[in-house]
Amino acid sequence: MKPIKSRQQTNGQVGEVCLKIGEVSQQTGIGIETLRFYERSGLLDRPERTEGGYRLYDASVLERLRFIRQAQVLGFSLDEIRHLITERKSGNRPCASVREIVQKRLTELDERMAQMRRYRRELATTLAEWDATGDKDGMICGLIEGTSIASAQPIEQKLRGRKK
Amino acid sequence: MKPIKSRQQTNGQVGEVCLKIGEVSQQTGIGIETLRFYERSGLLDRPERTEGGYRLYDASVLERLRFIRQAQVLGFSLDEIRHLITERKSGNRPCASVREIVQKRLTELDERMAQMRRYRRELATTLAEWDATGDKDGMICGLIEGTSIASAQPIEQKLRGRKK
DNA sequence: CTACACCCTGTAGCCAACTACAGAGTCAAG
DNA sequence: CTTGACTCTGTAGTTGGCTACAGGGTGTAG
Repeated sequence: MKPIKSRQQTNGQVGEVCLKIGEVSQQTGIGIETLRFYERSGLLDRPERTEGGYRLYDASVLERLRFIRQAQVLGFSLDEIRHLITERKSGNRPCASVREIVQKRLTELDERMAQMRRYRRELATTLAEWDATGDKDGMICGLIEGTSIASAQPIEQKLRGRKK
Repeated sequence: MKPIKSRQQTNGQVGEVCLKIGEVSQQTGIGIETLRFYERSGLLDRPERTEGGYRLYDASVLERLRFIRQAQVLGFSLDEIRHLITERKSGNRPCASVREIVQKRLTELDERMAQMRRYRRELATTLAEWDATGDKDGMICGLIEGTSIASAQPIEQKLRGRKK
Protein backbone atom coordinates (compact mmCIF):
# COMPACT_ATOMS: atom_id res chain seq x y z
CA MET A 1 0.00 0.00 0.00
CA LYS A 2 1.37 3.39 -1.00
CA PRO A 3 0.71 6.56 0.91
CA ILE A 4 -1.96 8.33 -1.12
CA LYS A 5 -1.34 11.67 0.49
CA SER A 6 2.19 12.65 1.40
CA ARG A 7 4.76 14.87 -0.30
CA GLN A 8 4.09 18.39 0.97
CA GLN A 9 4.48 21.27 -1.45
CA THR A 10 7.79 23.13 -1.31
CA ASN A 11 6.11 26.25 0.08
CA GLY A 12 5.47 24.47 3.32
CA GLN A 13 1.73 24.92 3.14
CA VAL A 14 0.09 22.13 5.06
CA GLY A 15 -2.53 19.82 3.68
CA GLU A 16 -1.77 20.36 -0.03
CA VAL A 17 -2.04 16.97 -1.63
CA CYS A 18 0.42 15.97 -4.29
CA LEU A 19 -0.25 13.03 -6.53
CA LYS A 20 2.07 11.04 -8.69
CA ILE A 21 0.77 10.10 -12.07
CA GLY A 22 0.02 6.55 -11.05
CA GLU A 23 -2.11 7.76 -8.18
CA VAL A 24 -4.06 10.06 -10.46
CA SER A 25 -4.54 7.14 -12.78
CA GLN A 26 -5.77 4.99 -9.91
CA GLN A 27 -8.20 7.55 -8.65
CA THR A 28 -9.68 8.42 -12.02
CA GLY A 29 -9.43 5.14 -13.86
CA ILE A 30 -7.65 6.93 -16.68
CA GLY A 31 -4.50 5.23 -17.88
CA ILE A 32 -1.07 6.74 -17.28
CA GLU A 33 -0.31 6.87 -20.97
CA THR A 34 -3.58 8.63 -21.54
CA LEU A 35 -2.76 11.23 -18.90
CA ARG A 36 0.53 11.99 -20.58
CA PHE A 37 -1.29 12.06 -23.90
CA TYR A 38 -3.75 14.58 -22.50
CA GLU A 39 -0.86 16.73 -21.34
CA ARG A 40 0.73 16.58 -24.79
CA SER A 41 -2.63 17.47 -26.28
CA GLY A 42 -2.97 20.54 -24.10
CA LEU A 43 -5.85 19.21 -22.04
CA LEU A 44 -3.80 19.10 -18.85
CA ASP A 45 -1.33 21.74 -17.72
CA ARG A 46 2.24 20.73 -17.16
CA PRO A 47 2.39 19.83 -13.49
CA GLU A 48 5.16 20.46 -10.98
CA ARG A 49 7.99 18.00 -11.02
CA THR A 50 10.21 16.38 -8.43
CA GLU A 51 13.93 16.92 -8.83
CA GLY A 52 14.00 13.59 -10.54
CA GLY A 53 11.39 14.72 -13.02
CA TYR A 54 8.34 12.91 -11.67
CA ARG A 55 5.08 14.72 -12.25
CA LEU A 56 3.43 15.98 -9.07
CA TYR A 57 -0.19 16.84 -9.56
CA ASP A 58 -2.29 18.75 -7.11
CA ALA A 59 -5.88 17.84 -6.49
CA SER A 60 -7.24 20.21 -9.14
CA VAL A 61 -6.19 17.80 -11.83
CA LEU A 62 -8.93 15.47 -10.66
CA GLU A 63 -11.41 18.27 -11.19
CA ARG A 64 -10.04 18.86 -14.67
CA LEU A 65 -10.19 15.21 -15.56
CA ARG A 66 -13.73 14.97 -14.36
CA PHE A 67 -14.49 17.90 -16.62
CA ILE A 68 -12.87 16.22 -19.56
CA ARG A 69 -14.71 12.96 -19.02
CA GLN A 70 -17.98 14.72 -18.52
CA ALA A 71 -17.54 16.71 -21.68
CA GLN A 72 -16.66 13.54 -23.58
CA VAL A 73 -19.79 11.93 -22.30
CA LEU A 74 -21.70 14.90 -23.63
CA GLY A 75 -20.22 14.20 -27.02
CA PHE A 76 -17.44 16.76 -27.19
CA SER A 77 -14.28 15.86 -29.02
CA LEU A 78 -10.94 16.37 -27.32
CA ASP A 79 -10.38 19.17 -29.76
CA GLU A 80 -13.49 20.94 -28.63
CA ILE A 81 -12.67 20.33 -25.00
CA ARG A 82 -9.26 21.86 -25.44
CA HIS A 83 -10.97 24.82 -27.04
CA LEU A 84 -13.25 25.25 -24.04
CA ILE A 85 -10.36 25.07 -21.62
CA THR A 86 -8.17 27.58 -23.41
CA GLU A 87 -11.11 29.87 -24.03
CA ARG A 88 -11.76 29.82 -20.33
CA LYS A 89 -8.12 30.46 -19.52
CA SER A 90 -8.11 33.52 -21.75
CA GLY A 91 -10.82 34.91 -19.50
CA ASN A 92 -13.94 34.01 -21.41
CA ARG A 93 -16.82 32.03 -20.14
CA PRO A 94 -17.21 29.47 -22.92
CA CYS A 95 -20.73 28.53 -22.00
CA ALA A 96 -22.21 30.08 -25.10
CA SER A 97 -19.97 27.89 -27.25
CA VAL A 98 -20.93 24.92 -25.16
CA ARG A 99 -24.57 25.53 -25.65
CA GLU A 100 -24.04 25.95 -29.36
CA ILE A 101 -22.09 22.74 -29.67
CA VAL A 102 -24.60 20.76 -27.65
CA GLN A 103 -27.40 22.15 -29.76
CA LYS A 104 -25.57 21.07 -32.91
CA ARG A 105 -24.93 17.64 -31.41
CA LEU A 106 -28.58 17.27 -30.70
CA THR A 107 -29.50 17.98 -34.30
CA GLU A 108 -26.85 15.61 -35.59
CA LEU A 109 -28.02 12.98 -33.20
CA ASP A 110 -31.58 13.29 -34.46
CA GLU A 111 -30.41 12.91 -38.03
CA ARG A 112 -28.32 9.90 -37.24
CA MET A 113 -31.09 8.27 -35.30
CA ALA A 114 -33.47 8.80 -38.18
CA GLN A 115 -30.93 7.14 -40.49
CA MET A 116 -30.54 4.28 -38.08
CA ARG A 117 -34.26 3.78 -37.85
CA ARG A 118 -34.54 3.63 -41.64
CA TYR A 119 -31.62 1.28 -41.77
CA ARG A 120 -33.04 -0.93 -39.08
CA ARG A 121 -36.33 -1.17 -40.89
CA GLU A 122 -34.59 -2.11 -44.13
CA LEU A 123 -32.46 -4.69 -42.42
CA ALA A 124 -35.37 -6.28 -40.64
CA THR A 125 -37.44 -6.39 -43.81
CA THR A 126 -34.56 -7.88 -45.70
CA LEU A 127 -34.09 -10.56 -43.10
CA ALA A 128 -37.76 -11.42 -43.17
CA GLU A 129 -37.72 -11.69 -46.95
CA TRP A 130 -34.68 -13.91 -46.80
CA ASP A 131 -36.40 -16.24 -44.41
CA ALA A 132 -39.23 -16.56 -46.89
CA THR A 133 -37.18 -17.30 -50.01
CA GLY A 134 -34.44 -19.68 -51.02
CA ASP A 135 -31.02 -18.92 -52.47
CA LYS A 136 -30.31 -18.65 -56.15
CA ASP A 137 -27.40 -20.22 -57.96
CA GLY A 138 -24.20 -18.70 -59.17
CA MET A 139 -24.07 -15.97 -56.61
CA ILE A 140 -21.84 -15.40 -53.68
CA CYS A 141 -24.90 -14.98 -51.61
CA GLY A 142 -28.32 -14.50 -53.14
CA LEU A 143 -29.43 -12.85 -49.95
CA ILE A 144 -27.17 -9.91 -50.41
CA GLU A 145 -27.32 -9.78 -54.16
CA GLY A 146 -31.09 -9.93 -54.22
CA THR A 147 -31.43 -7.09 -51.75
CA SER A 148 -32.20 -3.62 -52.92
CA ILE A 149 -31.72 -0.85 -50.43
CA ALA A 150 -32.11 2.81 -51.12
CA SER A 151 -29.01 4.21 -49.47
CA ALA A 152 -25.96 4.68 -51.64
CA GLN A 153 -23.37 4.86 -48.88
CA PRO A 154 -22.09 2.27 -46.43
CA ILE A 155 -24.09 2.76 -43.27
CA GLU A 156 -21.17 2.85 -40.89
CA GLN A 157 -19.74 5.85 -42.64
CA LYS A 158 -23.03 7.61 -42.33
CA LEU A 159 -23.28 6.74 -38.68
CA ARG A 160 -19.78 7.85 -37.87
CA GLY A 161 -20.37 11.13 -39.63
CA ARG A 162 -19.02 13.59 -37.07
CA LYS A 163 -15.48 14.66 -37.81
CA LYS A 164 -13.61 17.97 -37.72
CA MET B 1 -14.69 10.14 -74.96
CA LYS B 2 -12.97 6.79 -74.53
CA PRO B 3 -14.22 3.57 -76.05
CA ILE B 4 -16.01 1.83 -73.24
CA LYS B 5 -15.93 -1.54 -74.90
CA SER B 6 -12.94 -2.48 -77.00
CA ARG B 7 -9.88 -4.64 -76.28
CA GLN B 8 -10.92 -8.20 -77.17
CA GLN B 9 -9.70 -10.99 -74.95
CA THR B 10 -6.64 -12.88 -76.20
CA ASN B 11 -8.70 -16.02 -76.85
CA GLY B 12 -10.49 -14.27 -79.67
CA GLN B 13 -13.91 -14.73 -78.16
CA VAL B 14 -16.15 -11.99 -79.42
CA GLY B 15 -18.16 -9.64 -77.29
CA GLU B 16 -16.14 -10.07 -74.09
CA VAL B 17 -15.87 -6.64 -72.58
CA CYS B 18 -12.60 -5.60 -71.03
CA LEU B 19 -12.37 -2.62 -68.75
CA LYS B 20 -9.41 -0.63 -67.63
CA ILE B 21 -9.33 0.36 -64.02
CA GLY B 22 -10.35 3.92 -64.75
CA GLU B 23 -13.41 2.72 -66.61
CA VAL B 24 -14.41 0.48 -63.73
CA SER B 25 -13.95 3.44 -61.45
CA GLN B 26 -16.12 5.59 -63.69
CA GLN B 27 -18.90 3.04 -63.91
CA THR B 28 -19.00 2.25 -60.21
CA GLY B 29 -18.05 5.53 -58.67
CA ILE B 30 -15.38 3.73 -56.66
CA GLY B 31 -11.98 5.37 -56.75
CA ILE B 32 -9.04 3.80 -58.55
CA GLU B 33 -6.95 3.66 -55.41
CA THR B 34 -9.81 1.99 -53.64
CA LEU B 35 -10.08 -0.65 -56.35
CA ARG B 36 -6.41 -1.47 -56.00
CA PHE B 37 -6.87 -1.46 -52.24
CA TYR B 38 -9.71 -3.97 -52.58
CA GLU B 39 -7.49 -6.17 -54.69
CA ARG B 40 -4.74 -6.02 -52.09
CA SER B 41 -7.32 -6.83 -49.45
CA GLY B 42 -8.50 -9.91 -51.29
CA LEU B 43 -11.91 -8.56 -52.17
CA LEU B 44 -11.20 -8.52 -55.88
CA ASP B 45 -9.37 -11.21 -57.81
CA ARG B 46 -6.24 -10.28 -59.67
CA PRO B 47 -7.45 -9.42 -63.14
CA GLU B 48 -5.82 -10.10 -66.49
CA ARG B 49 -3.15 -7.71 -67.56
CA THR B 50 -2.02 -6.17 -70.81
CA GLU B 51 1.58 -6.74 -71.84
CA GLY B 52 2.32 -3.40 -70.30
CA GLY B 53 0.82 -4.44 -67.00
CA TYR B 54 -2.49 -2.61 -67.13
CA ARG B 55 -5.34 -4.35 -65.36
CA LEU B 56 -8.06 -5.61 -67.69
CA TYR B 57 -11.26 -6.40 -65.87
CA ASP B 58 -14.13 -8.29 -67.35
CA ALA B 59 -17.68 -7.33 -66.61
CA SER B 60 -17.99 -9.63 -63.61
CA VAL B 61 -15.99 -7.22 -61.54
CA LEU B 62 -18.93 -4.86 -61.65
CA GLU B 63 -21.07 -7.59 -60.19
CA ARG B 64 -18.53 -8.17 -57.47
CA LEU B 65 -18.28 -4.52 -56.65
CA ARG B 66 -22.02 -4.21 -56.47
CA PHE B 67 -21.95 -7.10 -54.03
CA ILE B 68 -19.32 -5.41 -51.92
CA ARG B 69 -21.18 -2.12 -51.82
CA GLN B 70 -24.44 -3.82 -51.06
CA ALA B 71 -22.89 -5.76 -48.22
CA GLN B 72 -21.33 -2.60 -46.85
CA VAL B 73 -24.68 -0.92 -46.94
CA LEU B 74 -26.02 -3.83 -44.93
CA GLY B 75 -23.37 -3.12 -42.33
CA PHE B 76 -20.76 -5.75 -43.15
CA SER B 77 -17.12 -4.89 -42.63
CA LEU B 78 -14.66 -5.51 -45.43
CA ASP B 79 -13.28 -8.29 -43.30
CA GLU B 80 -16.63 -10.00 -43.16
CA ILE B 81 -17.18 -9.46 -46.85
CA ARG B 82 -13.89 -11.07 -47.68
CA HIS B 83 -14.95 -13.96 -45.49
CA LEU B 84 -18.17 -14.36 -47.42
CA ILE B 85 -16.38 -14.30 -50.74
CA THR B 86 -13.73 -16.83 -49.83
CA GLU B 87 -16.27 -19.04 -48.13
CA ARG B 88 -18.24 -19.02 -51.33
CA LYS B 89 -15.18 -19.76 -53.41
CA SER B 90 -14.39 -22.77 -51.27
CA GLY B 91 -17.77 -24.13 -52.35
CA ASN B 92 -19.92 -23.15 -49.40
CA ARG B 93 -23.04 -21.11 -49.57
CA PRO B 94 -22.35 -18.48 -46.93
CA CYS B 95 -25.94 -17.46 -46.50
CA ALA B 96 -26.18 -18.94 -43.04
CA SER B 97 -23.26 -16.79 -41.91
CA VAL B 98 -24.85 -13.83 -43.59
CA ARG B 99 -28.08 -14.33 -41.79
CA GLU B 100 -26.24 -14.70 -38.52
CA ILE B 101 -24.24 -11.55 -39.00
CA VAL B 102 -27.26 -9.52 -40.00
CA GLN B 103 -29.12 -10.80 -36.99
CA LYS B 104 -26.23 -9.74 -34.76
CA ARG B 105 -26.12 -6.33 -36.44
CA LEU B 106 -29.77 -5.88 -35.77
CA THR B 107 -29.31 -6.55 -32.09
CA GLU B 108 -26.33 -4.22 -31.90
CA LEU B 109 -28.27 -1.58 -33.70
CA ASP B 110 -31.08 -1.81 -31.21
CA GLU B 111 -28.67 -1.45 -28.35
CA ARG B 112 -26.98 1.51 -29.91
CA MET B 113 -30.25 3.21 -30.65
CA ALA B 114 -31.36 2.70 -27.08
CA GLN B 115 -28.12 4.29 -25.90
CA MET B 116 -28.62 7.15 -28.28
CA ARG B 117 -32.14 7.70 -27.10
CA ARG B 118 -30.98 7.84 -23.48
CA TYR B 119 -28.18 10.14 -24.46
CA ARG B 120 -30.48 12.40 -26.41
CA ARG B 121 -32.83 12.67 -23.51
CA GLU B 122 -30.00 13.56 -21.14
CA LEU B 123 -28.62 16.11 -23.53
CA ALA B 124 -31.95 17.79 -24.08
CA THR B 125 -32.71 17.87 -20.36
CA THR B 126 -29.30 19.29 -19.64
CA LEU B 127 -29.77 22.00 -22.21
CA ALA B 128 -33.14 22.93 -20.77
CA GLU B 129 -31.70 23.13 -17.27
CA TRP B 130 -28.88 25.29 -18.53
CA ASP B 131 -31.30 27.68 -20.07
CA ALA B 132 -33.03 28.02 -16.72
CA THR B 133 -29.96 28.62 -14.56
CA GLY B 134 -26.93 30.88 -14.60
CA ASP B 135 -23.28 29.94 -14.47
CA LYS B 136 -21.26 29.55 -11.33
CA ASP B 137 -17.84 31.00 -10.71
CA GLY B 138 -14.43 29.40 -10.83
CA MET B 139 -15.35 26.72 -13.29
CA ILE B 140 -14.35 26.22 -16.85
CA CYS B 141 -17.96 25.87 -17.63
CA GLY B 142 -20.58 25.40 -14.97
CA LEU B 143 -22.82 23.86 -17.58
CA ILE B 144 -20.63 20.87 -18.04
CA GLU B 145 -19.40 20.64 -14.48
CA GLY B 146 -22.89 20.83 -13.09
CA THR B 147 -24.16 18.05 -15.28
CA SER B 148 -24.46 14.57 -13.92
CA ILE B 149 -24.97 11.84 -16.40
CA ALA B 150 -25.13 8.17 -15.68
CA SER B 151 -22.91 6.79 -18.41
CA ALA B 152 -19.27 6.27 -17.53
CA GLN B 153 -17.97 6.10 -21.08
CA PRO B 154 -17.68 8.69 -23.82
CA ILE B 155 -20.70 8.31 -26.06
CA GLU B 156 -18.82 8.19 -29.33
CA GLN B 157 -16.86 5.17 -28.21
CA LYS B 158 -20.07 3.44 -27.31
CA LEU B 159 -21.59 4.28 -30.66
CA ARG B 160 -18.62 3.15 -32.65
CA GLY B 161 -18.51 -0.12 -30.79
CA ARG B 162 -18.25 -2.60 -33.65
CA LYS B 163 -14.70 -3.72 -34.34
CA LYS B 164 -12.95 -7.09 -34.81
C1' DC C 1 22.82 -1.25 -0.27
C1' DT C 2 19.84 -3.70 -2.97
C1' DA C 3 15.66 -4.77 -4.91
C1' DC C 4 11.91 -3.49 -7.30
C1' DA C 5 8.02 -0.73 -8.33
C1' DC C 6 7.41 3.27 -10.27
C1' DC C 7 8.35 6.99 -13.51
C1' DC C 8 10.63 9.44 -17.58
C1' DT C 9 10.98 10.60 -22.92
C1' DG C 10 10.30 9.60 -27.48
C1' DT C 11 8.58 7.07 -30.94
C1' DA C 12 5.65 3.91 -33.11
C1' DG C 13 1.39 1.17 -33.45
C1' DC C 14 -3.64 0.37 -33.33
C1' DC C 15 -8.47 0.45 -35.65
C1' DA C 16 -11.12 0.85 -40.50
C1' DA C 17 -11.38 2.14 -44.90
C1' DC C 18 -9.54 4.53 -47.60
C1' DT C 19 -6.45 8.37 -49.92
C1' DA C 20 -2.25 10.48 -51.62
C1' DC C 21 1.90 10.63 -53.58
C1' DA C 22 6.50 9.81 -56.10
C1' DG C 23 8.59 8.23 -59.79
C1' DA C 24 8.25 5.42 -63.48
C1' DG C 25 6.04 3.10 -67.51
C1' DT C 26 2.09 2.52 -71.24
C1' DC C 27 -1.34 3.53 -74.63
C1' DA C 28 -3.66 5.84 -78.24
C1' DA C 29 -4.82 10.01 -80.88
C1' DG C 30 -3.09 13.26 -84.11
C1' DC D 1 6.99 10.52 -83.19
C1' DT D 2 5.13 13.39 -79.78
C1' DT D 3 2.03 14.55 -76.47
C1' DG D 4 -0.66 13.85 -72.73
C1' DA D 5 -3.90 11.09 -70.35
C1' DC D 6 -3.78 7.05 -68.19
C1' DT D 7 -1.73 3.35 -65.34
C1' DC D 8 1.80 0.90 -62.59
C1' DT D 9 4.17 -0.27 -57.79
C1' DG D 10 5.25 0.71 -53.28
C1' DT D 11 5.01 3.36 -49.42
C1' DA D 12 3.09 6.47 -46.26
C1' DG D 13 -0.59 9.49 -44.52
C1' DT D 14 -5.43 10.41 -42.84
C1' DT D 15 -9.01 10.37 -38.74
C1' DG D 16 -9.49 10.27 -33.17
C1' DG D 17 -8.27 8.66 -29.08
C1' DC D 18 -5.64 6.29 -27.24
C1' DT D 19 -1.98 2.26 -26.21
C1' DA D 20 2.54 0.00 -26.26
C1' DC D 21 7.00 -0.30 -26.19
C1' DA D 22 12.34 0.48 -25.48
C1' DG D 23 15.72 1.96 -22.87
C1' DG D 24 16.73 4.46 -19.39
C1' DG D 25 16.32 7.08 -14.46
C1' DT D 26 14.08 7.63 -9.56
C1' DG D 27 12.13 6.68 -5.00
C1' DT D 28 11.75 3.92 -1.10
C1' DA D 29 11.13 -0.25 1.91
C1' DG D 30 13.72 -3.60 4.16
